[in-house]
Amino acid sequence: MQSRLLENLNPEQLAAVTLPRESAMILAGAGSGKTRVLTTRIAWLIETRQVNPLGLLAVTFTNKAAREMLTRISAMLPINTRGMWVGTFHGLANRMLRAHHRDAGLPQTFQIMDTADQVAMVKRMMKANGIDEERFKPRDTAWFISAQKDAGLRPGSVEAFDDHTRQLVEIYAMYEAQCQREGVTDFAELILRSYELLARNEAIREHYRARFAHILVDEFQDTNRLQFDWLKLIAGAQNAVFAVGDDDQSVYSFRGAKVANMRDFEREFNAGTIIKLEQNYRSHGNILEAANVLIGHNQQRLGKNLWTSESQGEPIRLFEAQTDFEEAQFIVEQVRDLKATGVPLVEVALLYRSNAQSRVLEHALFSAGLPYRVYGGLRFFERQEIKHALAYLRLVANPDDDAALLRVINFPTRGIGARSIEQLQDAARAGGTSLWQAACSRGGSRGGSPDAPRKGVEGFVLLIDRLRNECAGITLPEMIEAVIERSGLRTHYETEREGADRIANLDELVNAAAQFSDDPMRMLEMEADADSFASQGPTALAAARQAGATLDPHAAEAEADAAMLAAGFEDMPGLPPGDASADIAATAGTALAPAEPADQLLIQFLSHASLEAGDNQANAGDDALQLMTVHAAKGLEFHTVFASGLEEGLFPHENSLNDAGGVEEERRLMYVAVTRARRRLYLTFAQSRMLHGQTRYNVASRFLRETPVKLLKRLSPTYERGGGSTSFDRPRTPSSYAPVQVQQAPKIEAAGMPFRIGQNVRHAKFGGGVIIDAEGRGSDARVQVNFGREGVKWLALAYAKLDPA
DNA sequence: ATTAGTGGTGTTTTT
DNA sequence: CACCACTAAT
Repeated sequence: MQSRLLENLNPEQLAAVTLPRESAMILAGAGSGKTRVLTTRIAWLIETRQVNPLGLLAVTFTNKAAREMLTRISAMLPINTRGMWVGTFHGLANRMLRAHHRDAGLPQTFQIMDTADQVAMVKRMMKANGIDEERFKPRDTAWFISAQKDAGLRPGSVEAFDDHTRQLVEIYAMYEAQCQREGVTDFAELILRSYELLARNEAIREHYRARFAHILVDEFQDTNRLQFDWLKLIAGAQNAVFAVGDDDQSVYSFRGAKVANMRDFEREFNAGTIIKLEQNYRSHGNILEAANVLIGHNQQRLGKNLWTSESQGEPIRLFEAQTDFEEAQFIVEQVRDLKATGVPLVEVALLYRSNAQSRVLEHALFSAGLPYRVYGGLRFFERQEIKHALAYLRLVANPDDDAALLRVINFPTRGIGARSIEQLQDAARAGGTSLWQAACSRGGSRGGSPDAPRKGVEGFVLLIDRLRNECAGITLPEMIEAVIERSGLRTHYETEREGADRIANLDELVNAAAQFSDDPMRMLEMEADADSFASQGPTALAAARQAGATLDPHAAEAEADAAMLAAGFEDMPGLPPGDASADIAATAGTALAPAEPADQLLIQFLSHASLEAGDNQANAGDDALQLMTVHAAKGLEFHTVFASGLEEGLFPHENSLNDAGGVEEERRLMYVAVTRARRRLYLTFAQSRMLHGQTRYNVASRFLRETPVKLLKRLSPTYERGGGSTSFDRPRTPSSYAPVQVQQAPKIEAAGMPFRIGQNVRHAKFGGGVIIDAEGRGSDARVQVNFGREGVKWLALAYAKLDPA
């Protein structure tokens, strides 16, 4: 069948899209149409009846990518994508664990902690066991635990060769036991549990293997060890894994991603084919060449060179500012010009290495009255008022959730202080129960303890009990409404002076829940999953069909979709053999049934809140400048990109210089930044920058020097400084770029000192450097100079021959 | 129980 | 600088 889907694909893309059913690796460079290939392949497989829509599994890393994929599939095929297993590793693992919670050893209502909850839990464990928080920082310990899980290791399997590690493992074990008691998981746990479930339960494993004939993985270079193994397990020997990735864009090794997985893939998945997509459809020639040269400095590469049929386009604009403030001013000016020439601000991105850098930029933009949007701050579901409301909901769903209980037992305050909580914790530990159970028995028959602490706890227990009763039989938005009112959250924030935003957010939460409830896909997903496995028949399809007809507000459309889904797919992989139409009577409702639908919805909503933290700012539709970290920009593209703060120590970040491969990863990150631009690219840096409350003097990033001069156009400040070259112009001895150590604020010094702090100088032996401090005067005058790789040195001006650079 | 004030500490990137 | 944990005072 010659499909319209295949039109306008280049030969490599076409080859990738139409590969036979076998494992393959697609090395897809930036802007080479990776997502298009992935989605077109899915559409092609379905359209040509090689697979049922339910017979494929597509995995991404971000929710955004998953949504994008679903949207594009919907646009290509006249099917509804509901019920399809397209999502993030975490989302799909969660889905699997919900469907098989008993086999996975989890309560049906298990909750997912975010990173903050996780750290708090570790901290509690350490406190309870008298572990020194100085020697074992809760944050680091939580990090350690996640890293072990990402490597697929339970406490028993971690090799510990020193006392410190042994202690960490011990905490890990306690943490794990506590999670189990409370019925909570963390991000890594989702995947590890899912992996173990598949590994141990043959029936379940075979079920999924029989179902997912085609497995497609996006951003394969970001997979960690556990995800790699998870894929291997679910693929088995039969199924085809279509992996798309770009080793040059691997920027998540700090959280366990292994680029080596791309190499190993070929061997461990018996990949027959490797296809390289090297034609770039995004950027003009100069930008692409800069990117190619830059990434060429990396040794560890699979090898790939992007090309474009586009013209060279504009030169890359380089701007050196004296201060971060000046850098921001420059960007403001340029953005104004761009806006005046008609470039929409949403098409302009302002990128930086670390979040802390956004502050100055925001300030300048705000003063200039330019609209902007910052990505990556505090997100919706991470706001404290939202977390409080969710904690109440979690207690309604599962009162044994200690973390939730601790969060709100005294918020709003109801007279339960540290002392009362301690008593509860003692009682819980003694009885081996949850805090909730301890609280209940305390308020109950045993009246041993004095009244004072009891009263508050009793009131709290009453409140939660009442809430739970009230929540039975009402809709999800109503539940949240009830929680906000009954708990006193609304009243509390009404009396707080800065509470208006908080109230608005709480109302927004009710909104979000309403939207979530109205989304029929959620319900269908869940029911289809439970059903398809429970009856070992093709009832997923029946359920989808049945529920689609009854729940979807656009019933006619849904019917058409269901018919489309059903037509001709009976013999395709994706469903265990059987007759789809025969089993329609097994409806979603009857098959699932163990809990109230509204409860199910609540559980789903809470998962949703954990897995998808939500966008951070409301006004998404406006035409605003886009501010984000380079990490956050991965996968996006813009007409114009500003890559700012290109300084040694910042980008590459000083922390990366110690660990092996650190600089190469930073360079890949720079590569990502550069390849986001379609038409225009600005590279900016500042000689001095306010960071952590101190002024630091930096030299230009090595990545700037790795950019060919012929591609660059230098822009000067409007008020040109008197002559003199700058840190960028220093001779290109590769040894002279190293992180800058800590600096002190400039001492405004003395006449007679021929040098200023922040000035660039040359030394015959040490090369170029920046003056970072000075003291004394006249013949005693000394300056401290940062020579990059050569180190930071104090030099007496009377002896050392320093020239202005 | 809550508040204000102090001091110490860190701070890359995030599903 | 900004966030915390802890202390002292109300």
